[in-house]
Amino acid sequence: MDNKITDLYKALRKKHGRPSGQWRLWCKRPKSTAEREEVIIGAILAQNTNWKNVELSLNKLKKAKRCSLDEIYKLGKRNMPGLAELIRPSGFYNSKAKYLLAAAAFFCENGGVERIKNQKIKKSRKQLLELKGVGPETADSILLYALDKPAFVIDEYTRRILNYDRLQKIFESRLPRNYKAYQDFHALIVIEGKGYPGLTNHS
DNA sequence: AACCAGGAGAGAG
DNA sequence: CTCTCTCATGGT
Repeated sequence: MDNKITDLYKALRKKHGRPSGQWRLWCKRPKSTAEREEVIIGAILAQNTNWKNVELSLNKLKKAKRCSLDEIYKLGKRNMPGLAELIRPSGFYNSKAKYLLAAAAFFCENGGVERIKNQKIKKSRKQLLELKGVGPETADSILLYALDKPAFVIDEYTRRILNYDRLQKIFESRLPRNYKAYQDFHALIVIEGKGYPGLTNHS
């Protein structure tokens, strides 16, 4: 294994210990079928949305006894606005209601979560990516956390933390090791990126 | 009270 | 293929 990645893992583990809070369910082993389904639902609701709002939606689904793929499938087919209303707190509720229904339909019409869990990861990943509303990150989140398959999730955080190291190396290897040069250069990059008030055309 | 959280689809070029 | 826009909420 790459030592850089291993070092990062060790450093993060030392700093944070074991994952807690919202991760309690996602990292739980083994999981019940109901728990796997909740993870799938959460993965879709979490798209471009903070976790607190996802929990609000999850709680509404539970209170309405709809926090399962089977219930979502049944409700979504006959009453989409009703499903959308339940997941309102996590935003983009009309889109996500469709996405949720598509995912629920896939699992329900193909023998359920446990059945899908038993097939090869490659096949499942392909099928998940064909679903409307499931892109690479959501597909891999479902594979990893709902189906316990070894699909590493590359999200914005992962990208940010790895790119930082890589880019820092590039800059420091090509510039004189001099804080003044770093200061000037970095300041210019920020100015370039943000632009000046009046020059940009947003709003 | 504007900003932040931080995926994917659709349509344009 | 890459870019930009759209979808929408709740907490700060």
